[in-house]
Amino acid sequence: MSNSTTQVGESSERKPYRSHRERQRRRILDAAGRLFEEHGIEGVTAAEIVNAAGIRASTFYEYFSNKDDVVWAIVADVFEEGAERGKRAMDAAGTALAKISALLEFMADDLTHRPAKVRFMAEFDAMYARQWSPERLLSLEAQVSPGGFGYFSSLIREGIEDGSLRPELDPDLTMHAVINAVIGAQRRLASLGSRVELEYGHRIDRLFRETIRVILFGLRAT
Amino acid sequence: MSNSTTQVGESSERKPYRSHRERQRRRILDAAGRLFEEHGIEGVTAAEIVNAAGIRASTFYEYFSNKDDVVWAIVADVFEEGAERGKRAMDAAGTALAKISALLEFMADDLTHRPAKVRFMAEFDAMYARQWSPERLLSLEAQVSPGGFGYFSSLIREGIEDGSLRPELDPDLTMHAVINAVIGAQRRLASLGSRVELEYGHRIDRLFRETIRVILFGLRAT
Amino acid sequence: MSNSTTQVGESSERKPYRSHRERQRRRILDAAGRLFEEHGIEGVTAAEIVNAAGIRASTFYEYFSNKDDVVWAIVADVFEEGAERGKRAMDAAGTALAKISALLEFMADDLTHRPAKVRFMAEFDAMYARQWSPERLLSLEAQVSPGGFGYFSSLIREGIEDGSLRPELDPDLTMHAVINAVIGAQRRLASLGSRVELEYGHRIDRLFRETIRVILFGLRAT
Amino acid sequence: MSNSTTQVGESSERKPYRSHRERQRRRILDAAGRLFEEHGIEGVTAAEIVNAAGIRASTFYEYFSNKDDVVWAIVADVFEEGAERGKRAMDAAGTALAKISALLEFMADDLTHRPAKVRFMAEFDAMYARQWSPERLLSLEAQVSPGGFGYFSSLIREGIEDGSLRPELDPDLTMHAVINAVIGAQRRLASLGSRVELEYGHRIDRLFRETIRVILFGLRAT
DNA sequence: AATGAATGAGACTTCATTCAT
DNA sequence: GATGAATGAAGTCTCATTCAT
Repeated sequence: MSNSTTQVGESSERKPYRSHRERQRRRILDAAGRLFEEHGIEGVTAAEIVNAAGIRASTFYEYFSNKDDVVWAIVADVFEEGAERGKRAMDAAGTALAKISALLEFMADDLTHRPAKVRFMAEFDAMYARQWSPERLLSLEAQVSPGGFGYFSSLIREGIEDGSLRPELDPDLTMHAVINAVIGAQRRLASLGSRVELEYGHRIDRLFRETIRVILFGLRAT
Repeated sequence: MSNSTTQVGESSERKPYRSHRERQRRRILDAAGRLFEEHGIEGVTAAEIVNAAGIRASTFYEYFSNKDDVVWAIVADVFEEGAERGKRAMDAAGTALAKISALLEFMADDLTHRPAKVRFMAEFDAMYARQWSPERLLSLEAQVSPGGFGYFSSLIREGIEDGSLRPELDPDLTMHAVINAVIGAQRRLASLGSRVELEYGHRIDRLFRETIRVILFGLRAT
Repeated sequence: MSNSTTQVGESSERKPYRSHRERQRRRILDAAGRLFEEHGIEGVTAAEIVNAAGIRASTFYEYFSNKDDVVWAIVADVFEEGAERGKRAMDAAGTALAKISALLEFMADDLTHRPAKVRFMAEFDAMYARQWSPERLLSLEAQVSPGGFGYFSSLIREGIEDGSLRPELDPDLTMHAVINAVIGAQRRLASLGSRVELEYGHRIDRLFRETIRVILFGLRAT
Repeated sequence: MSNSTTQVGESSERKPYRSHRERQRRRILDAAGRLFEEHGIEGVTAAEIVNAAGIRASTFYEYFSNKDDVVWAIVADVFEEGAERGKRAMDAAGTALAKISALLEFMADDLTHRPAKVRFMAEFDAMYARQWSPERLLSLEAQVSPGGFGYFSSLIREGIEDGSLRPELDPDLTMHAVINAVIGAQRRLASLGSRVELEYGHRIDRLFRETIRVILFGLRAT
């Protein structure tokens, strides 16, 4: 898996490509990413990726052993980048509530600005649920919650202490529950939203922000 | 086509299978349902459904025109049944908050007792998001929210009036947001949960109930 | 085969249907005829005929043993009717040349007024060429040339004698050659014509009439 | 797609097969051609072509996307070759009448020496009449009439001027009408002829030559 | 490092037809 | 005389993947 993560630095100018190999790899990933967002993961064949990348099928297999492999590599990128940005958003905030709020806000931004990516993640979630080795999943999930699960527990504790969070919350449970719900809501909207947004206008963003509002109400100390 | 529409009578109690045709249809649906739950929708081929149903491939196509057709028929069943039970749960409750609480509780029950069905719905959601005609989706979704979307708006209004819900809530938005989030959370847990529940024990239920608790905190008037 | 020919009288009012059986038979033939003209013979399945006729597949097989059977029955009708009208056209004419001219004119009329039928015959011709028993074909062809092939020979002889036809013609060959060419030309135009007539306007009729003109020039004594 | 376009070089002499790919392609085409001539186009399945070519089904689809694709490729070959030989035959002749005569003679030769090919074209004509895009047909037809349709018009004009053709002819119509009739006659004989030639001996050729004779009588100035 | 070529393994459907009631 | 139901038998096509060069 570590081989699937290629550097996606903060500067748009990535370090000069280390090797031809790496450049080719990125080419394939980019082509695949675009196709996945447009046609869905299941809607894209290896042959199409190969075409879009401008290489030959046999060459593809020099870089990846699977379409799945490609999917995982892209997911890893998304996680990595998300973790980084999420962490930064939280670090800037003061109270625990503010941190949580910042995290959720960040997810709303993602839904607004990169819905295709979120949709991709939604498909990944459901589709791969059966094929994943839990380890592979967990190790990736761990990246999005900096400091691991423990961090979330202490965040709630911190919030209860600093008076920003409701004392009834369960430090070991709440944050996981919230994260799961928010991701679930976000991805569901991304998946289905594009289908109904014509009829509901800009509702998708608004629905998600309303979701956040309710949850923050639920967390905030009275 | 007419194949794909399941009997949705006005009385919830279907008369015992009227005809041979109906019985066969149910046989296929049951076989397919079992397979979908076990191997995932994508993991099942038409040929496997055919085998499991103990018929010949050509017979299958006398009843359904597609694997998709079968999937939709099952989804319709799930929706129908869910709508019915959800409605009954809500009717028994008093205040708007109690109604909402009953609805969410009902979803928790579903997750607990029929996780495979929920997982199925999760896969359906994400996988079919791109292939659906929004109409087909909407017409089904409409069944789950008795009285249509309007009901949700008035539910919030009712709750604000009877003092059980927070006055800051937005009648036109909140309930949709909550439903979406809860469904998203539920299905996400069902999808991923089966993979990690060995490691976390009974957590899935607990996580979901914690989600509900937070959301109800967020809705309840202080 | 004689069972395939149902009466198509000159009066639109056919004798009162002799039996239910005959009425059903005609229903199937009519439905099939319409479909063949619209979609081509190969483009129509037995199931479609069955639907269009408003009966059940199994009923169909009570009347015909085949789609082919239906095709032959329709062809027989077309032949019969064509023979009758052709004969009448020729009888009205005086010289042998006038008779031939009348026959060709009659074919031009057919192309103009019933192109779909001609197209049908064209498809039949080519498609069935390999499956026919020559006998079946010959016995049908015999109907269109009243008096059989011998009639054509004597027609040419008659024309040479009455001075209306070129003396160089070969009585045993010419008329068959002409008939074949004219039918070939007519059916080819009917088949391909609909495809190009948008670009060439009303050319199909004109092309066919020009064909006739040249052939009559070729037959007429100088 | 690019598969379906046969090499149509400017030189009639194709260089010996350049690549393996080209050789394989030709192998499939040859196998298919043989089968089509023997069993008719409709009577041959893709699987049979595959077998006859000694390859695997999946390999077949690397070269052609369809059975239809194969048919078109063969038709293109036939057209190409026919156009070439027809042109050469006409070039050798002097007067316009001689040119036309040479062209028709060439078609008689084709019927005599390659009846199976003509039969194939007959089936193609009728069978595909409904499925063709007119463009595809026209672009092929254009090849057989060197210089395009315009050439035919000027041929008639030339003949009227050089005194070899009847002045009553219509330059814009006659030649098209004649070509259509002759092709129609030729293909009809090829289709039906094989069925009756046992009974009529060498009649097919003779019938066709008689057709030509009559038509040339009709064109020739008196 | 790249690729041309081949292919195994299936999946999905269609359709004509039979037969018991 | 009508038909509901079932099905045998093909046929078409896709796709991921391998392997020799």
